[in-house]
Amino acid sequence: MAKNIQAIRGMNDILPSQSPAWQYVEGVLRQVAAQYSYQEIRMPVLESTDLFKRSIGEVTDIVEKEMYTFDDRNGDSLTLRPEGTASCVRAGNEHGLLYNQTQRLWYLGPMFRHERPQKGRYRQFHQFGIEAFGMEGPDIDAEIILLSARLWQLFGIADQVELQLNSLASNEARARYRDALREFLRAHEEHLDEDSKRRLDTNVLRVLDSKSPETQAILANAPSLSEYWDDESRAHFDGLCQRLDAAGINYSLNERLVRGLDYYNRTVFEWVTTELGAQGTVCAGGRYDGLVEQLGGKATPAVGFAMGMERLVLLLESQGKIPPAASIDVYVMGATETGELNAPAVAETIRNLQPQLMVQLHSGAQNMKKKLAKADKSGATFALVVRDNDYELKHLRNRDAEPVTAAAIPELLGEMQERY
RNA sequence: GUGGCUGUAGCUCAGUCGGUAGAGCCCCGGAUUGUGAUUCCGGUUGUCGUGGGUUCAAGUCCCAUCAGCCACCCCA
Repeated sequence: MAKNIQAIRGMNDILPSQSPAWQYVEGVLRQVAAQYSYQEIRMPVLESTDLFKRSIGEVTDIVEKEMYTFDDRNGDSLTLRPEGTASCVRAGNEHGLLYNQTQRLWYLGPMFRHERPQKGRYRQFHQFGIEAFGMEGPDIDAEIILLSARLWQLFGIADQVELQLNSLASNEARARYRDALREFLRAHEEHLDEDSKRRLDTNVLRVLDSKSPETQAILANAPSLSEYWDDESRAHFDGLCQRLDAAGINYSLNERLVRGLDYYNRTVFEWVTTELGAQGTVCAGGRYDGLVEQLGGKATPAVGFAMGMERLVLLLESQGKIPPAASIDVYVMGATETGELNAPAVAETIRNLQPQLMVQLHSGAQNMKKKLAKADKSGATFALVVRDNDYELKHLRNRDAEPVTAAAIPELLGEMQERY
């Protein structure tokens, strides 16, 4: 026997038993995106490595150690996308979608990061993303947050997620704060955890969400980002809060929320849950007003978020919010030699007349007992038994129901899709 | 990348002190000769994750490795 080949670590098969859940989730996402007049964009899974280095940031963990990067046959360095925003901006610039116009876009697809897998974190994972371009006011920030809030509502998990908000302000204000924070932390450097010491030089803001109790104790007296907000960013943030208040959206200000990608400015937000262990962020995003220009386009304000599909599905499963999969309506079998010959044609006739019904044709030569047992186990609501010159429709979920003979079947098939 | 725990049949799991691999479910056949419950009878499950080592003998002990889970880290 050949040696077993397994799936690559951290990359999962979505099996037939799970695909209905994914289809349900994807259907709701598509429907809501359309409801808000967002259009789908599909980007390649492979991009030039430089795209991610220039957008996400050279010294971020994603770029430094988590990307699947390799040389193409001609020597170009290519990377499996670790996120969607950079690709989306690249595509928008490349096709003139962002020039002097507004754009509301969404995408859905696999992303790749080489991390140690655990619950809610995989090396190939799927993100649903929303990106809005060319709009600088807080109204569009509010719009995409309201869109995400509607999703929780529709999925029935609004009580399991909490919105956290912050503003990273302008690049200049953030730079001033970064200096102040670094100066403050230098004075306590010896008491910081190792990771935070390293970040003093590379990415001071990330020290803010360190989980080390000692570091958090030090941070209690640190200068806060909001003290360094510039007036315009403050007004933007206030404008967003007012709109969320008016729409009845609850949120909490989290000044420690800084996000891991370099391109964010002003509004940042996360929807978090306590139901998924260590990977509690199910949706996160913010403003990235400088990225379009940074990637070669005309300066264009932008805001967006990404949602982790695996985490969303896990959350829905943990809350029992996945609707049951559709079941077979009619299981068709022949009961005589002629009946077996005619059964496929009969099944086709049902599919022609009632396209909504799920019809499964029995396969294999077995006695009636076996066929009906198969029909029963298939989960079908009805079994249609085809004989030489007539049919019989048996209700498999209600043994007391009288079998329906040939004459009444057409009408009954018509009623079926409404009743069952 | 670091640490802890775990890998036995398709699934859920047992396997004592190292002594020829087990149960339930599922599946297949029969009792019932062409009508799905239940019951009863019979049957197939396997590189014990993989590769080495110790031993007369390894599912069991040791080492390595792969994978999964949980946490760190990171992030959606």
